[in-house]
Amino acid sequence: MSTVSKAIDLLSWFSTERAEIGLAEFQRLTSRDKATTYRYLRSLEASGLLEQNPVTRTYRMGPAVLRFAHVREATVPRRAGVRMVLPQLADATGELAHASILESYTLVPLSDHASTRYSARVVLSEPELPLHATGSGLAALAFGEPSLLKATHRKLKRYTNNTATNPKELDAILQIVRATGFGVADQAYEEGVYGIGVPLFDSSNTVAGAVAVASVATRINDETIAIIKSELVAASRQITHSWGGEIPEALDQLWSNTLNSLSSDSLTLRESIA
Amino acid sequence: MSTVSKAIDLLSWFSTERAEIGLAEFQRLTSRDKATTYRYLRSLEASGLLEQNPVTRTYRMGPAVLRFAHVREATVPRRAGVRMVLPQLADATGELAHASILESYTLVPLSDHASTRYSARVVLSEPELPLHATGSGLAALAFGEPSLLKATHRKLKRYTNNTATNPKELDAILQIVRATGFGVADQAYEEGVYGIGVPLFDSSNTVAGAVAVASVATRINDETIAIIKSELVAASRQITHSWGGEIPEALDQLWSNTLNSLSSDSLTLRESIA
DNA sequence: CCAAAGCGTTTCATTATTTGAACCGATGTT
DNA sequence: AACATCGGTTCAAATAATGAAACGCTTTGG
Repeated sequence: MSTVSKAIDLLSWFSTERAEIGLAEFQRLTSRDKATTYRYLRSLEASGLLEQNPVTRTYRMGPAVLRFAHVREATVPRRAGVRMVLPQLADATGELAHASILESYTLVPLSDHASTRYSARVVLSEPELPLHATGSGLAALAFGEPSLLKATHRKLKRYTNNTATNPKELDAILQIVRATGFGVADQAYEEGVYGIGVPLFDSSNTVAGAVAVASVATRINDETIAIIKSELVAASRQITHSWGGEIPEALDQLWSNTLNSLSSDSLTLRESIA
Repeated sequence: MSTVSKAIDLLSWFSTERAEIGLAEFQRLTSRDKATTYRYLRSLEASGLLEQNPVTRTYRMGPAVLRFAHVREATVPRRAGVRMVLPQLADATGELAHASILESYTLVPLSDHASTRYSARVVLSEPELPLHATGSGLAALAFGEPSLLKATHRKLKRYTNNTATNPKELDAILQIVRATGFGVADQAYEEGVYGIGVPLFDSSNTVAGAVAVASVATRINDETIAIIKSELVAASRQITHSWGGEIPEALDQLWSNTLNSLSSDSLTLRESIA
């Protein structure tokens, strides 16, 4: 590992909870030599990535990160982080992968990618996704701000027989989404379309969008669901990372558990076939 | 100079104009060895400060900077102090209010707020504000560190016919700014935009940023200028206070005098109308 | 169509920088 | 008054950074 990397890794110890860190605390956190750590800190300070509180002598994030973040925001649109991921998601699942961004109570499609595996495909032409009737929407509702749910309660339009149109029904569904980590819309928006979605987070660490796979309902079975879920988790982790966010600890754990049990399930499935 | 600093300095070559930089271009920019530069870039990429475009092989700002900026804002909440003030400033003037922070020789936009009074509005899309051609910049130059002015002298880019492009010209303008307490850019950056700015101070009691009103030039007259100036002074006092700084005695006095004469002016104006 | 130039990347002997145990002085703490 | 902890410094030994050269690949130009 290069000196540069080791030094920069010090930055990762800062968080909103641990905003200022002194030399001694760094030494304890990193269990690395004090003099070395000290020189790293001074280098980072010289570059503006850190700054030192002149009275407490502790270090905190420096002003340079704002400049860099500004350049990033101005030059790398959210779409770019999504485009890197959707083709893989679509190809691995054989279905339509799409990502959307949460803009004040509505989910606006950002980009999508259709697999060429089957000739029967789902196409996405909607200008905005209903929160209560799509996999993406349910994921956003379940893990987003409570105000989002509140605003949605007032406009539960019916699209199909499977659409949840009253608040109680919706809340029951969201309980399941929160327990599983996946928003599932089984033909709740459009007949014949089965959607599974997961939330996306940005640097504010709140839900900033969703990524989902929309499948032709007749192709859905336990095995395809397992593949879709595992690919969705990977996609969400990647996109969230590129947006400067982090998957909340609890959700990440939930997903890990689900994926483990899924892989063991598909193992028994394969065994039972054999 | 430490290896760490040399590596991190590569980040400063990125800007909104130069969003992606390849190895060869870096080599030319830094006139440093190719292999060394290459290893720096890889280290920065490994830390997430950079990311590589997989097709063009060029590098751009990485997602980590967003996370770091979020921590910085949580640690040193500059945005919060500004957001409290900008709506009032925009609404009272009917124009675009914006604030920026000074980060090593550049003014980085922090937040802005547009009034809804008129349909013709100034929009702020600039990634960074030139110091010699904007109200904010002139305010920062006039009341900031001399080294800031020195650095600016070397890059006086022309934007319009009104841009001051030689040091003497700029110094003359700054004399006026220092005498009045207001940085005025009459279509010096963009045709049709009239900007007035004042400096902001933080706990170090040096210029830490600027707050400004950008108006549609045709709407500008003595009365609107009087309103803008008085609102700007109030805004700067509030933001500076929330940043833990103080307006320098001399400047505060200057503003008080100006506001008094302005209100008497507008009094005589109203009297002359009556 | 081949040659040349440009690109990112790897190699390896030389060299310079990093490393860390020990130390220092200041500031609390028992 | 002894002790612990803090940020910061020193210096010989060790290790990681360095850069010329070469490599394979793509693009460009004649």
